[in-house]
Amino acid sequence: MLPMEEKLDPRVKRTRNLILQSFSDLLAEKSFDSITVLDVTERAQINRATFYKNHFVDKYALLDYWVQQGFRHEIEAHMLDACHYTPDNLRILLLTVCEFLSKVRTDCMQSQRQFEPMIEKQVKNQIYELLNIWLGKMNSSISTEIPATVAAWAIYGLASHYSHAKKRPALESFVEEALPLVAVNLEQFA
Amino acid sequence: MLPMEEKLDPRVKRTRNLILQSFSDLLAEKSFDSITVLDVTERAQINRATFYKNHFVDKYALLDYWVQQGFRHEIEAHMLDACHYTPDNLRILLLTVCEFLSKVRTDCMQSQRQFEPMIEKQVKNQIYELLNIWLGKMNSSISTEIPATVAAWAIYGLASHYSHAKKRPALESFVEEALPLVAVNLEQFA
DNA sequence: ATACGTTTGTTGCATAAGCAACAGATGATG
DNA sequence: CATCATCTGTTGCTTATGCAACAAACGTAT
Repeated sequence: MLPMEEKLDPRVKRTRNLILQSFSDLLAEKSFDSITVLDVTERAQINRATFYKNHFVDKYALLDYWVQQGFRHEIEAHMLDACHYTPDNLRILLLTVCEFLSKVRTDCMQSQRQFEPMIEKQVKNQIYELLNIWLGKMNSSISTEIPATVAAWAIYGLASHYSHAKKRPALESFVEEALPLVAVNLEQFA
Repeated sequence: MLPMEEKLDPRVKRTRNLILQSFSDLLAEKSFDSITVLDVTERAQINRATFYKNHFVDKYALLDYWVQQGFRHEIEAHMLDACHYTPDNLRILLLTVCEFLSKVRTDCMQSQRQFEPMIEKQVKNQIYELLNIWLGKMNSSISTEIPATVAAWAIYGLASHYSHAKKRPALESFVEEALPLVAVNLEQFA
């Protein structure tokens, strides 16, 4: 999907994973605001200078990367990359986004209301890219941008709605109910 | 105890730990002979050249280091470093050595008969160094070398005997029975 | 106000780690 | 015997990481 940084230097991969793990652990313990770069690097057992020199301009860039990688990981875990559009894959995608937003909400100490725009931007964009690839594979002559945009916004909106709900309904039934409204815009590709 | 390489470069510590973990996993899967350096470095996600350049001359040096670190880890886990001679600490020490040899025997695929001399050398030496420190702290005027030597050999011998037994007796009772024979040589320090 | 500690970014230099390539040893296969 | 593949060590060069030090920004307390 998105241009994967797969052929990264092994040292870079290793260091970033250490930082991500450290950051995840810290987010489970305290608020983003109270986390310092030194906190992250100490727990990750890497040098603070390395954090800045080769990886992130500041801790907000790390937060960005954390969301991006976290969502990407879920997509890959469900094998949604490297497949194409089917109603069932769309169902899994909606399910995955709902679970991801819910998980972020429960895994982090402090409410991250301030970061919602950033999360939305990262996640919605990845949904869009993924749908574009899915629809492109259907080698239909129809342009994919409009349907992909509509579906991406709708999916993110539904997941956001779900994850914010006071008393969340059963995820399965929520998805069953909402899915047709998204699918209707994509059926021309099926 | 033994001159700890504690102030090692963090990169070295990290790399060695990755190698050790990889090696442990592999030993649980196949025999030492069938393990190649490439196996170890690939699983550890480090470069084969790095293995040789900065760490080990060959895979036998790794095996050496593996035993040494493994035993040292157990000693530290039982907080036997940084304490002094008491009959109870001696009991814990004997227990620890028995458990360690048994664990090595069960964690590795192939029987490691060929490596027993190396294991014996590493472990017995660490026992000796530890006892020397223990007895030295008792600021008695008595020389520690002879008693430490006798006890180190006896302890290793007992643990080796225990770990080789066809049907191992209960560890606790074995230790209770054997301990006095070792303690008698050290009681002058108590 | 002022001093103090903490955090943030940044820099220059030293060193570990990655990579590609190589020669030699070994072992299996024809 | 020859060939092929694999594994072993080693080398020169590049790049990432560690470290110490610094100036600036910030909050806190006296």
